[in-house]
This record gives sequence, C-alpha cells and structure tokens, in this order.
Amino acid sequence: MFISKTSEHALRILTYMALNYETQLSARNLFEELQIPKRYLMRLLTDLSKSGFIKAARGRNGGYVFARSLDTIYFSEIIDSVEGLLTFEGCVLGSTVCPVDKPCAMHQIWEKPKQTFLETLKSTTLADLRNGKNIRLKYSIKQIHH
Amino acid sequence: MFISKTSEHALRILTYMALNYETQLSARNLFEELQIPKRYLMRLLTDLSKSGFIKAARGRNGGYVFARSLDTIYFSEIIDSVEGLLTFEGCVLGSTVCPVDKPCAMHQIWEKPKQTFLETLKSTTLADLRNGKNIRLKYSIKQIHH
DNA sequence: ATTAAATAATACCTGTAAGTATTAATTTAT
DNA sequence: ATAAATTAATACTTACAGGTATTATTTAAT
Repeated sequence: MFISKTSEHALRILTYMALNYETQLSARNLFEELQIPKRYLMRLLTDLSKSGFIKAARGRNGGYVFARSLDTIYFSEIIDSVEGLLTFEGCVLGSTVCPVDKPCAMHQIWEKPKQTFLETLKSTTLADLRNGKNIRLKYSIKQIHH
Repeated sequence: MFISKTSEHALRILTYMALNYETQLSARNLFEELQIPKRYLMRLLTDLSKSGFIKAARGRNGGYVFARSLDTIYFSEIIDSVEGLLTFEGCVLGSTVCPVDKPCAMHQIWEKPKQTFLETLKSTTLADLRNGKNIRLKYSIKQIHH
C-alpha cells in the first residue's frame, strides 16, 4: 500500500511539473501526459493551488506554475498536505501509538524502514529531481509543445 | 498509510500469539488483549487459519495455536496473504510499473526506503520476536490466565 | 461584445475496505 | 442427552477514498 492513490497523483503531478519548471502547464497538458482521470486531476490541481505549491492562471491560456522555489518543497510536505504524515510516524504500522516504556512487539523491527522512508521524504526536494542529486533525468525530461 | 488496517490487525494478532506460543488462545482472549473489533477479529482468525499460519480447535475450550514453526513465518508472507506485496514492490509509490529503460522521476528516490522496508519484511520471522534478535521482549510478554 | 478556453466550487456517485449480524457446525463438560 | 462455549460460513451494512458531473467564474482572442 505505502501511500494513498491521491498522494501518488499529487507526486506525479508535481514531479512532472518540476521537470518542466519553465513551462506553464494546463490541466489538459497534465492530463495528456499523466493520464490521471481528468476531473479528478483538475480537482487535485485546485487543491495543490490552495496548498500553495502551485499557482493558477485562470481563463484562456491559463494553467499552472510553481508558487514557490523548488528547493523549498520537500516530498514530506507534499504527502503531509494530501494525506498527513502522522500515520507514517506512528508505530505498529501506522495507527497505533506505542508508549516509549512499553514498546509494541514490532517496534524495533519497524524502526529502520520507517526512518529510512521518512528521512528520504524529509531531505529531498523537488529541486533534487532536476539537479540530478538523486535521479538521472536523461529519460524523464520531455519538451512541452503548445 | 504504509499498510492496510487489516494487515495491521493480522500482524498484531500473530505477533501477540508468537509471544505466547505455548498457549492456545481463543478469539475471546485475543479480543481482550488486542481490542480489535470482535467479529472482525473472528473473521480474520478464520482467514489466518485458512492461510495456514494458525490452526483452530473448534468447540468448547477451542482456540488457536500456530500451525507452523515460528521461524518459517516471515512478515512478508503475512502481509502478502492479507493484502499482497505487489503494491509494495512496484515503483512510483505502489501502483505504477516503471520501465527499466525509462524510470519515472521518483525512481531513484524511492529505491532505498522501499528496499529497506521489503528486506526487513523478508528477513524477519515471528521467531525473531522471541529470540530477541530484533526486539527486547521485557515489556511485551504477558502471562495468559484461563 | 462575444466566444472560446481555461480554472473554481460544489454536489453527487461508486467501489471497496472495514466492520456487523445471523445462523450453522463442532466439541466438551455436565 | 443437553447445554455451553467455541469456531465457520455467509450475507449484510457502513464509511470513506476515489472519481464524476454540473454550473459558475475568469481571461483573452477575435
């Protein structure tokens, strides 16, 4: 399971936009590229606008561009805004809170993968997608034609 | 999110049973200890029986004990039987398959936490809970009274 | 001014995971 | 034999994430 479908959509939208940072992209552009259900995609874009990641230009020739610098947008913040990070930070697999003096049976086992996961989210920004710190861009960047 | 509620229940059931390996436990015992909704718990126990992790003794003084040796039961197998492991093994956050020659934008970023998670699941058995390899038992074992 | 092309708001629908209810079957103590 | 205590099977209900539909608003090209 890992993360919700909606978070996945949000990440796909923003990572694609990050790789085409210079270009204003419309919902239609993003739909054609990402194949996320159109109306749902549109709603998510509005949500991402309200969350302040991107900003919308309305009307004819409208579309979306980033509202903030890419190097300030951590993956953790994106997921946090969509589904919250709390369920990832808790113990025994999400929901249960696990008291420090009486850890649950899986506490130790869970600790390492959980930390690796969270640390990656909290230390990686959308800018890292572009500067190749974590990723090769070679096959991923694609030119947008209007 | 990480894993489904049902997987979480299953893991809590089996880890608790593992820590009380010697004792046959009834649905009632487990309900009192784990506070999983009673009827749902009972159905999950039947499911876990059918999956071959535990075996049921029916009728008065019935209950459940393990059907297999603890050191053969990997966490990966438990989750696999409840919700499947495929969504954890795929790329971009679960569902999307990511071609090797054209990896998605998050491919590299995701690789490490995903591997840590899966390797832990695939290398840890219920027996490890008891022998202290990964966990201190001190606070977790609890005597069952009939 | 009008129309076309875009986003925004709001309400609604749907499929599925999670949980509940009912009845049947099994076993053992008495 | 009967009753009590358990698991098994099956069907139903509920909540919510995910997805649709409709209408309003905004902008710019003509």
